[in-house]
Amino acid sequence: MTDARLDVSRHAARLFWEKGFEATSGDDIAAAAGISTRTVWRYFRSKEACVEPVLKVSELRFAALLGQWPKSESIEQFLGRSMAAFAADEAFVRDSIAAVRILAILYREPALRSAWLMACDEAERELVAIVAHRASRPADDFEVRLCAASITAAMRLVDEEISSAVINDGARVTAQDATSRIIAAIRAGATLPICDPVD
Amino acid sequence: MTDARLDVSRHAARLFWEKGFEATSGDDIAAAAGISTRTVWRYFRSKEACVEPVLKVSELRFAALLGQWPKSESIEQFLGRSMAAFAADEAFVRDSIAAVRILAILYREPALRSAWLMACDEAERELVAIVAHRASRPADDFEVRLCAASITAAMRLVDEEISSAVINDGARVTAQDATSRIIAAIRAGATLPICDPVD
DNA sequence: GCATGATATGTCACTTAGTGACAGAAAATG
DNA sequence: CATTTTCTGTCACTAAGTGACATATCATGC
Repeated sequence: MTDARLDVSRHAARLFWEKGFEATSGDDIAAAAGISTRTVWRYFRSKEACVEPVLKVSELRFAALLGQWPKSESIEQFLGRSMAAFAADEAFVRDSIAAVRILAILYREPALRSAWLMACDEAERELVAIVAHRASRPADDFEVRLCAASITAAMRLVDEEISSAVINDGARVTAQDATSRIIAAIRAGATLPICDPVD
Repeated sequence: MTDARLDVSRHAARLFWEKGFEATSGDDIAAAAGISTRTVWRYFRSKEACVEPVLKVSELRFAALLGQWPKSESIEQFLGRSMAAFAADEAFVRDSIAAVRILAILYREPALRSAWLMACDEAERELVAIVAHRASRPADDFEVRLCAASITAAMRLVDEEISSAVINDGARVTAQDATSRIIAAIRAGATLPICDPVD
């Protein structure tokens, strides 16, 4: 059972990247995805929202990975052993490239920036549960929500920075490099002591 | 010299609050503001963006206040003595109420949420310079940008929480209460040691 | 297998968000 | 005051997004 919305979102992301946001119409997206225009607007509340699933899916997959983070391990231990297999996943890499391309053009497409911020906002909600579990605190605790928000903000900065460097400046970033920067960001952003073994 | 865009934004915010986002048209906003519809779309790239100035102005005024924060004072000292006068400003209070009302209906108006996130994103950029100055670091330093992002995220949470409590749950929040929660949020969110006297 | 209700999609007419082009008003500059 | 630039209104237009209804798809019970 494939996610039809995500599939359409992939086509939209590709078109936005190839032709630009303004130059891509709802009809274009529908034609590329092989569905009617009406269905595009049933799936998404606006044109910019068409890219949200692609932007979200990487964040959510990463959140799902963090959901398996054992309390007995530090962030370095856990990501150090699990990140390689995670980044080797075919679908993950393809969606990541699509997302990176969108992030790289945010500076000239304010509508896409709002879609990105919405995706981060949803990712933040996912992280709250993980932080709550790891900090052994309730999910509605302010400190927990703040920690999730700070970590999300840190990852947002890293994502934007790496994307722009790779796409706009032609930089080369290895998987190890990206992983270590993500780890550093999580550590720097965490306002609760969840990065080292807990309990 | 009054800001025409901000004036229109105030009318839009009032209409969104009174009638809801969907039920308010661009024509309605133009009529309320006493300008042509064409000018509305010259001012704002989308209907949801109409509220951005109102959402931003409180954040930016607060950022301007923080810009006067002497390095010799802690956050408690500085805001303790300057917040009362700040909150007594007529225009500030009026815009704050408008902003609070928008924040209180974010949960059912996704379009307005994206406008709010965009406003926070711009406020974050303002904060970067202040944090850089206080931390005696360059503004493009990752730690500086992260600290600004975390503080912004913390203030976003507090703003949303207080707004929803006041409007949706009928809670009563005094200026002192709000100030102390903002201070606590800044302290909790700051990932660099900028809250105590520096230098 | 088939009837049946629920959900998903397409078609088409329609409303409203948003733009382009040009003309006149307002405001800055000399 | 003359001029240039910037701002705004009018109007025709494109494209985003919705409502209503018909058809298709799919699950469930028999």
